[in-house]
Amino acid sequence: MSPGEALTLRGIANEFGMSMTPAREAVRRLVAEGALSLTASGRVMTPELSNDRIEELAAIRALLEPELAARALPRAHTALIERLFTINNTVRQMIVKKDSVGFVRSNLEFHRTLYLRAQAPAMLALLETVWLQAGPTMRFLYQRLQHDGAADRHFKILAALRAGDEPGLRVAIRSDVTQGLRMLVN
Amino acid sequence: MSPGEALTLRGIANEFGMSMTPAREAVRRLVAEGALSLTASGRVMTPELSNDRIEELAAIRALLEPELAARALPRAHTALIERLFTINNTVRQMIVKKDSVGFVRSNLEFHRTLYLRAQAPAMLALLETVWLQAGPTMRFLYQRLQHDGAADRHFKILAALRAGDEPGLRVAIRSDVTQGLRMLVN
DNA sequence: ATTCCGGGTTTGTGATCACAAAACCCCATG
DNA sequence: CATGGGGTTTTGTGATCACAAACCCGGAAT
Repeated sequence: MSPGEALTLRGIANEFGMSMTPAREAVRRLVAEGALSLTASGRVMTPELSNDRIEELAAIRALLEPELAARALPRAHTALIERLFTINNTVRQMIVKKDSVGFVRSNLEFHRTLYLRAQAPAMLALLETVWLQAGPTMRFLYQRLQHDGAADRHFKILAALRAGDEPGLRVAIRSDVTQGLRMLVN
Repeated sequence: MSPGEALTLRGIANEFGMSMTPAREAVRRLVAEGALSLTASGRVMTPELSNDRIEELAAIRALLEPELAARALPRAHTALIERLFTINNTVRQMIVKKDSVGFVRSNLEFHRTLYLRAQAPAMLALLETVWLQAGPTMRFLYQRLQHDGAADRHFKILAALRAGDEPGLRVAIRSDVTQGLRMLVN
């Protein structure tokens, strides 16, 4: 969905063939997670993020993701690294095809697959709400951008994983996150 | 409320003189924030946190709070420091009176007052969900504990704020957070 | 042309109800 | 005394409705 798009409870209910009640609950949950915003009059829309807010979300990612990666590092066996390599190939295909929604999706899958190994469910849940908040704006802004660096940054991450190099992994993750989002700010 | 305490929608609705509908929405929101947990059958209760989960929440606090404090530092004028000093006096009173719920409340107010100056609403919102998740367990476990160190650690925070010493502030915040929660783990 | 106003329409909110599943309780049985 | 079973009660879910507030759009006045 595009940023700023308005939603109505009855519209959602009809779209999914349900009554208003479950639609309301789902919407309220998404509002609580920050994925949707609520106007003073109770209207629901996807939030339009200011540059400050985007930078803040990027800062949160830059705090949480290196920590999650570092916690995943001792548990990252070759099978996991192999799977990350495969996912990164998908990322590269999306870059070539200029499929921005596919890029966002596979890029997040790359990160999530790594962080799942960290055995830190609360931290990962928090991070997912951050992704959710940035989602629509990222999808919208990525349409006009190049992502050439992403695959290379992921290779650096994989190299640090193979080497068991925690400081290098932290740096690689942090630069992947900040580079990816820094392009978005005007 | 105590950890593991069960709640019913009709009970909440009656308690607040409302219908089930608003109670349901409030509960679902709290579930989304992690403050309440949902059993497979839809039952609602306050979560009982494992030691691992408590340590994870402490780690998140140790990541977010120094960052928020560092961002608040350049904006922390004498009026704010004065107010923090006053709040810390309340914290000390609560320690003397062994009022654990008052301690938790005023301690969080101390931190929140500082972090509000960071102008980082998303980060603060995330942190508040972490506090909310830990809340019932903290209140329960603090009953049997001493908090002698808390006031001193807060003085160190105030000193770093007055000196404009960012590295010192980060260390002081981090040690306050980790010391406070480390006591909880068996 | 712009702005302000007014009425019709849409929308969120809270209440109530029916229903199925889960939980509970009490008693019989080993 | 422990344990399992069956019936009763409690509980969450989804649907529907009434109502008030917000919104939208056309028209009139400046």
